[in-house]
Amino acid sequence: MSADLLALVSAPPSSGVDLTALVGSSLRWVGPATQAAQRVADLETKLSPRWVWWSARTDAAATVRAGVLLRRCHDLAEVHRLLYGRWSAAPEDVWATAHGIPLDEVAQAPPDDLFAVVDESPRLVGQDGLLRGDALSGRWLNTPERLIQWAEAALTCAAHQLGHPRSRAAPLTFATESATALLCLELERDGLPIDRSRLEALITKVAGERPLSLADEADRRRERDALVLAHAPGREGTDLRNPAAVKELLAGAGIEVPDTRKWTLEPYAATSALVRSLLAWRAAERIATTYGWRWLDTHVGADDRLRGAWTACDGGAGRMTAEAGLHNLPVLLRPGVAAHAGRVLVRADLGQIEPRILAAVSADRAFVEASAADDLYAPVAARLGVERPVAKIAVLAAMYGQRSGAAGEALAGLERAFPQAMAVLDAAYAAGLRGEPVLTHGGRLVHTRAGPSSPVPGSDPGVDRARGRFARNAVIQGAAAEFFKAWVALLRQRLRPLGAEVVLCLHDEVLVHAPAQHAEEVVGQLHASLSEVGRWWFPGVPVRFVADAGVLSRWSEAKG
DNA sequence: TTGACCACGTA
DNA sequence: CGTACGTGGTCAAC
Repeated sequence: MSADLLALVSAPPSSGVDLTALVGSSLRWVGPATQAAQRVADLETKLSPRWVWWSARTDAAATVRAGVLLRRCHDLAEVHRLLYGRWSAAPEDVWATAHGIPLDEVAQAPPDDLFAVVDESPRLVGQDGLLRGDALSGRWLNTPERLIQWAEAALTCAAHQLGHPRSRAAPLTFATESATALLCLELERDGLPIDRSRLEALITKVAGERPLSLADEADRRRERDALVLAHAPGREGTDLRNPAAVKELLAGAGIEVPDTRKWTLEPYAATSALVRSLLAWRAAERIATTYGWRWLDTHVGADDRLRGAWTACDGGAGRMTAEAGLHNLPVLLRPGVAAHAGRVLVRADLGQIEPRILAAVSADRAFVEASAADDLYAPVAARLGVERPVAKIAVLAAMYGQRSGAAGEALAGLERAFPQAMAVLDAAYAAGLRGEPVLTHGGRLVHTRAGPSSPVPGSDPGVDRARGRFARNAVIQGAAAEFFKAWVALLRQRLRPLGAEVVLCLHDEVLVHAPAQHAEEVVGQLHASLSEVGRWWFPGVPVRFVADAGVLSRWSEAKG
């Protein structure tokens, strides 16, 4: 396997040089980025290597920009995050852990300013065995020889990571997390296709016409406010954006509430015109401020694509994150997300993914059997002798720790019927109580204690229980995230020959922008990839995974 | 200017 | 006393 490793590393912008190095067992090449992209494309075709880089963002961006699709990669930063449960994954950190040096001994990288002292020694590794901190932040990395050293260091780290015990326990995770980081760059490059005029119409409907000036914008704002304040005679000066002032306003109208949240106020909407107008104001204000004209101008390009920064994993259980509202676009605006001419959106989401993941990671025989059904809760309900809604609440309560509602007696039934599945959740909860980290199925280390300065386990029962809930959730949500990423990573490869791209990942949902004539093939590939990944990810555990897929012209057409 | 809190959108 | 994320508002402390 290691014979296939090929390093691809680039000099950082601060180095002032345009150099990229390609280094493998029988290759040492350094050149400018444009030439590198061509070489990389050739090597990908001829050798299909596993590309090694410090991180996709620092080393593979030019390749992605050139439109070259790389299939297999090893992203040192993502694997570092996975193995050690830390967000920070700079080369110095990666190097230290790969050489068994505690992370506390890694000095903070010096600030990248003009006054930084540049050590001109030719060595990359210091006397202390640490990678020199200024290699990336300073200008040191500015000659072909040094870039070769940089690439060799990456290969050394990759070998160490691949030799980690958890690499053998979950061989697919490294590849998946790495491919996801690359996919993140592709998502940023391609963007989410939108129908500009439709999006503009939707924003206009809620927030009003595009303001022509700052004064105009302020007028619009006052007009929106006036609609609410008209219901509050004598209190027209209330600042609706200040929750304390709103609370006072409501009290003046005889409505005493602990806070002014939507769900707190909703019961009063039926009887109070003030509350009704306030809630409507909030909805409009949300669009006007967060998803209004400024948002459109900032994040939607001239090519009618919505773009934001993506990350392959968050700081917790490992879900993908996205900025620019890509992960929390209000349903109201979804008609504005639409395929471009000659194309369609193919949408798919994983059905009941979290209980199915619980079945898979626990290998609980009865629970795995239940996953054979299109609706997993039906056989669970039958086995427990309860109605389906009760069974559903009980399963969700077991996974998330919710105690409200009538899940109590059904929970006891779950313990009897699916002891192995419940044991997985209980073990995670117990680890969290003790402040210990947990491992996801894919081998991600998830810390339950923020750091040495956070409360000692046992000192605060509330904190302990919160850590327990977090841990119980992390083993499910984390494994689901890994599985989703594995699905999309495979899809990403299969879609390329069809001229289709993944344009949105939303935890358990994926949107593909595809040529219309290939729509059905994409749908077939969504299902085929899913069952393949299920077999790879959980060998010998015949859990059934299901996806609901559809061909749409607008995102809003989804059954949801 | 920064960090805390509120509030709310998504899964 | 489900969990998690990103965003934009206000306020109090600098």
